[in-house]
Amino acid sequence: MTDNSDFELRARECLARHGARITRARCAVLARLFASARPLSHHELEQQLADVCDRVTLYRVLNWLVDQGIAHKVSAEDRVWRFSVESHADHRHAHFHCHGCGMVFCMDAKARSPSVPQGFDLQDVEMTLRGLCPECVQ
Amino acid sequence: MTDNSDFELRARECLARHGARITRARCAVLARLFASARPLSHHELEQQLADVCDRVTLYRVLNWLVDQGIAHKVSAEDRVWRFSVESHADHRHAHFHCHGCGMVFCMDAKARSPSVPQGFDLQDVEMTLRGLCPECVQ
DNA sequence: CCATACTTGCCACACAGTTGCATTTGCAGT
DNA sequence: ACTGCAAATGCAACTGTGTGGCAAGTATGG
Ligand SMILES: [Mn+2]
Ligand SMILES: [Mn+2]
Ligand SMILES: [Zn+2]
Ligand SMILES: [Zn+2]
Repeated sequence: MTDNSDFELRARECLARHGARITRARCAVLARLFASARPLSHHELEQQLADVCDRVTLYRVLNWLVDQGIAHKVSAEDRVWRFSVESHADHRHAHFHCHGCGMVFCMDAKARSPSVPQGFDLQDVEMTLRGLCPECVQ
Repeated sequence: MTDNSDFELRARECLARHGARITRARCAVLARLFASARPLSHHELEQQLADVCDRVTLYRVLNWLVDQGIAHKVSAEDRVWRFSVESHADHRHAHFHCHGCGMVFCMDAKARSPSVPQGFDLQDVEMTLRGLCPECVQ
């Protein structure tokens, strides 16, 4: 049983482990991220948390979660960040961006580091797949 | 000798081949793209073409070039599009985004299409490398 | 319970890009 | 070369995504 209060609990525990202040906004945002199988945009979270905090606080909480290493963010072509709490260690997988519904999905496929010319210092690889998700293919 | 007027000429020829109207703005923008080894952002182009056209026209010309298949655009984490005229056929190479100077470089490495779960319709793959370019490594 | 540093809400602002509309311009047809 | 007209442009206002400043509120250690 992973109902809503379970995700709230996990959020509280996570915040406590990081020695961080446990606030309404952080709990709610983190619980929503734990509950989601895919990265969520600011806009999606704002819909669901309208009565919890205002949009600026939401931006600040999300950035704080990323700074703490609790969440990570995924860039997409529509200039919107999506946030996810999957373990940072294995976040080198590809992301699929559906241009039908705009959702982003985590894929199993890993992005293998290619070689770069002499002089370049390669630090990170990101692979973005584009197309239609099962829903949008119909 | 590939001086400036040579790029202008190539731009005119390219526009003519596409049966398109040959305008000051299109010639200037396309010539700048031909002259550049790396994808250029709107901002970079605006600096160099301030006296040629205004920024809205620059946006429109760039989008038009992409629609025509003459140019293609590359997304980066800073939410800024860069534009390039390399042949569209082989534009499936990776791009390197330097977080020192913000420039984007075309790499030789190709992004190989990974397999995706049943139901997803994969149409495009983009691989973005991040790190420091030779200039910024020092 | 208190003090205080951290967090939040609200405002205004920044930046990339788009839309509406009147004016100008490239060029096909004469 | 001239003309007519669709296409391109300039300008102003607008949208969407995200940030910064600052006063008010609150979580937590003592
Ligand atoms: Mn992911
Ligand atoms: Mn390229
Ligand atoms: Zn979809
Ligand atoms: Zn650099």
